[in-house]
Amino acid sequence: MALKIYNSYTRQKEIFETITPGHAGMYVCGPTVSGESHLGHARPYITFDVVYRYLQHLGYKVRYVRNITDAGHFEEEGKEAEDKVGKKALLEKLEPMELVQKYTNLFHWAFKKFNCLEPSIEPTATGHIVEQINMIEKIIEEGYAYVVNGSVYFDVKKYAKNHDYGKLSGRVIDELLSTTRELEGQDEKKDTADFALWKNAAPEHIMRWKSPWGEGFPGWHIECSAMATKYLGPSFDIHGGGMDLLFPHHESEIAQSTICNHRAPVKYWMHNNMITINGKKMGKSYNNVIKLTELFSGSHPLLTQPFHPMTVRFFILQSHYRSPLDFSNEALIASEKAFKRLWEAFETLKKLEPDKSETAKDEELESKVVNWLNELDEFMNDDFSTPKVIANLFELAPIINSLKEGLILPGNISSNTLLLMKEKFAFYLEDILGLQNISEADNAMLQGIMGLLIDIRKEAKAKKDFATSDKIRKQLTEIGISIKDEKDGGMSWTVD
RNA sequence: GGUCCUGUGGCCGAGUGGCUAGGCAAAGCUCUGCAAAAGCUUCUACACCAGUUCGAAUCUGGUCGGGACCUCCA
Repeated sequence: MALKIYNSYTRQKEIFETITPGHAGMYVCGPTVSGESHLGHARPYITFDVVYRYLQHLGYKVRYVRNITDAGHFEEEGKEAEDKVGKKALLEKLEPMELVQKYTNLFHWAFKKFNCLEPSIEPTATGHIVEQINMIEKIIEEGYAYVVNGSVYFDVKKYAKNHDYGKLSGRVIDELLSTTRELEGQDEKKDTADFALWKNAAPEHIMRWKSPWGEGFPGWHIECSAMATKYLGPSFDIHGGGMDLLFPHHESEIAQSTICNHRAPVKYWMHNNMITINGKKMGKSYNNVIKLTELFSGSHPLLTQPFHPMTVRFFILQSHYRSPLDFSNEALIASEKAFKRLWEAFETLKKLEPDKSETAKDEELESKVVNWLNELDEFMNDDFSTPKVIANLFELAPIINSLKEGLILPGNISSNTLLLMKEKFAFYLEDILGLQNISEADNAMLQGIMGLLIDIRKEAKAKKDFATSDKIRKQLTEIGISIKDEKDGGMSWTVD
């Protein structure tokens, strides 16, 4: 059973076969570190973290490249050319690189909390100015770019004559070329559809580099082409990013790289859908951003409580990456409860002892369980259907709890199946979905204290001193620890 | 305006033409000193209108609504 990936370029699911057997190259558009990461950023990096994990599981040696855009893009239409990073730095009276460092650190901090694996290479745009300039020179040599007043533009019209510009994003080239909009700063371009490879820097522009065309800074699209080519080669397997990047960013990347390397750069294009908030895309320009720090601390008007990064990760994986996902405080609370329940079932499962029965006494149950377990692989192979994986794990939760409670007898499921269940549950939950326990109970001192309190409470209960046992339970509940009486007279506790 | 996507039960969210997705919430029951948890059960929806089909949430056309991109964006 082979992995199938939905390829945005062909708009269909395709069997995944890497260019180099045994190896997979994946490039994902990283953050622009001119501001704090927000909930919207969580989706692509969690999505592609799961892709990365799963490809490794399939046995590929994966090189995962995710850039940091620290050079700042320019805003070219309707505004003066100005570097976003440079502008904000002036406002905050910080060095541009200081600002970039600050937000890079914050980004790393947040995604460590999300339990995202670190990419193999995390190149910065400013660290690859030379590569970008080289690439631009190559494109000029090939005759697909022109220089105007110290800026360099890609000639889309010429490219479109013998290439399929617009295929990825579904644009019609004639319409792009015949755009009637008259915007400032367009006069340098031969055509409105052309895009900048290099921009001449205005005097107030802080971030600037010397180039064959004068002092300036790179265009937005060229960094990804340059770095992907450098670390993954002229053709690589997967390029990922948000759907909002389809046009013009990825379309332009294809054009640049194709001219430069004489071949299509990417075999499988993957795009995650957006997170919406009240039906609107979350983004700086919409003024509806929930920063990750606000999400984790609960300090945002839309939130009634803090949310653990794992709750957010779980929430995101409960929907398919290509579907839009609407955020709400209520939806996150639902995910938090669901996740806690699932994780408790997992903890319970780990403690279950396999029965000696080699054959199951309840064949119907046995086959249902085996089927649910086997489907997990199918679901992942079907374009990473994490919601279905999670749904099947939830199917297993009542089975696990019933085994623990004795509502299902141990022998009803064969020992092999129970072992398989333990193995798959841990594998999918932890290794593939990348989820972690969110309980804060893993503290030796707390465990010691709780052990003592539980002993006292057990003694009280044995003496039918319910006043004492209830007092212990009640007061612990008030400070956020809940005690549950088990069927066999034991007690368990959890930190809320 | 152009291109594309989308509309599922109280809420979130899967759905490959025929078989209960799943979660949260709610209700009832079981268990329990009480509670919590857990288990069982119930709530069976696919914007609207036509069409194709033995059969459509799933395909086609139309209507209405929502969204994305076309400008920085995950």
